[in-house]
Amino acid sequence: MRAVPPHSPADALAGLATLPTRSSTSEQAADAIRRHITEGAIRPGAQLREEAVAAALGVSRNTVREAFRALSREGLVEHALHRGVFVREVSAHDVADIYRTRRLLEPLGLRAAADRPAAVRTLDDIVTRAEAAAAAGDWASVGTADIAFHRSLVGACDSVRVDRLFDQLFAELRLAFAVIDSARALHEPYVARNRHMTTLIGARAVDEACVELDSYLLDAERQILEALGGREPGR
Amino acid sequence: MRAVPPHSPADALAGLATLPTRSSTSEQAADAIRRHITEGAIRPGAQLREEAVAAALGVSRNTVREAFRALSREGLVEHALHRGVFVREVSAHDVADIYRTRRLLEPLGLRAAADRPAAVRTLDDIVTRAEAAAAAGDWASVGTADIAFHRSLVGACDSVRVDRLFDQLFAELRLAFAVIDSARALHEPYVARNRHMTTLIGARAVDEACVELDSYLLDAERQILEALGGREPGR
DNA sequence: CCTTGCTGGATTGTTGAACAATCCCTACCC
DNA sequence: GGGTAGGGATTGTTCAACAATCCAGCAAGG
Repeated sequence: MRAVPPHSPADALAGLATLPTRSSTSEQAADAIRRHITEGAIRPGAQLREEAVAAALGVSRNTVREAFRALSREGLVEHALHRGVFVREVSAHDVADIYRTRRLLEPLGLRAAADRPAAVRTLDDIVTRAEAAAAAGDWASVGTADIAFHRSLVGACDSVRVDRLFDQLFAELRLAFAVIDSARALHEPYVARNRHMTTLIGARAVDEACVELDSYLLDAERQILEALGGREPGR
Repeated sequence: MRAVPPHSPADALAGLATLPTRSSTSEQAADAIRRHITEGAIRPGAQLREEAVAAALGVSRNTVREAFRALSREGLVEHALHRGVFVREVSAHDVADIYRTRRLLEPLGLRAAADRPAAVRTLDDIVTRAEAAAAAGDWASVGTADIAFHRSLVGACDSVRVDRLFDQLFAELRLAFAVIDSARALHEPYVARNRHMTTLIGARAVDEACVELDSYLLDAERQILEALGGREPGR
């Protein structure tokens, strides 16, 4: 962050712009809790007691509270005044809204990506990785690649705010994925569909690709809603 | 949040459904600071010192820190480790990204709104209110109505997540508005354009309305970028 | 003159303990 | 059974302290 000396060429320092963002204890605590949640070690709906978490992490209660506030803003956790924080439960209503949002925004990304060879190449690479992981039976990696694929799609919109929206959206989706037992059943069908979509985009068949994308998202939504089943009738 | 007694008729209690959502001290503190910032009482770039804020609000430092964390997630404030929190400065780059996002999403809302008479009526009402406020010289209300208009537009998408994105986006925009001296110059030109757009939508001339919307957003972006001027050369 | 290194003071980061406020469960009473 | 009064557990908030870090200013050196 030092100012550049006036006579040194600006270009020389252009490369090292990013220094490895140190993080505070509360952020590390948030990271640890976040990992625990996304890996499914804590079930949705479960309560996180401040004192217990503080003891487990070896930090103070105040620090844990700051971490909770961050996670709450990310939507991973819900904060109820005087009752505590609970691992977020995504409802059927949430899933429907998430997929509505995806069906709204991802086509925009698809059309933008179609105009950029670099974007298409990136999509191709990701699908290739997914296919390799699927062949190896590594379904967790397949899931990661699927998310990367769709992130990359909306990334073509070139809007960091839309990117952020999608990051948050996938964080919520990961919570919903936790209710599905088989990672294979969850991710396998979509490798081929992503490949198909990429091929269509590469061939500039944008409208067809959009149709395939919409159908993909409808199917994925239905699968998750079915898995959620009658689990939350009222609310 | 009390449960309704089972034998009392539901209708009798329908009116008082919303009890004034109690909030914690830290949330009230966040509200107070937020108001101060959005009203322009604190300049962008200014530092908020924990102890000073705590003393001013009559709360403890820890509570202020929790409030800061919330405001930081909202994008109103920036947190620099070991340096403190500063009122967010929206850069030209930010403004460009915000308007890119708007030009991407608002057309989706426009097309959705065009299919719904109720949405069109709402837009009409908002514009009418804006015209009245403009006639009265109440430019702050005109600004509020303008935001309401475009919020209502994207609201037709029916996605709470997109709605949330726009709320955050307008919160950032309000920070950018602070650099413009004259509220009149900022908001006046857009009343007529919103009216024009509403008329087009009402007449089902959706494509024309989209063209007008895009032009509106380009002009608004240019105006703000010009006001930002050479204020932030580097970065 | 410009750079470098140091130093002291100010501010943030984190802790631990304390107490008030609130919630929730249980046992009790009618 | 339904309502109600404890009472224990948990959260909300404060306070005081200390460590870690940053920053401005100054002195030394080229």
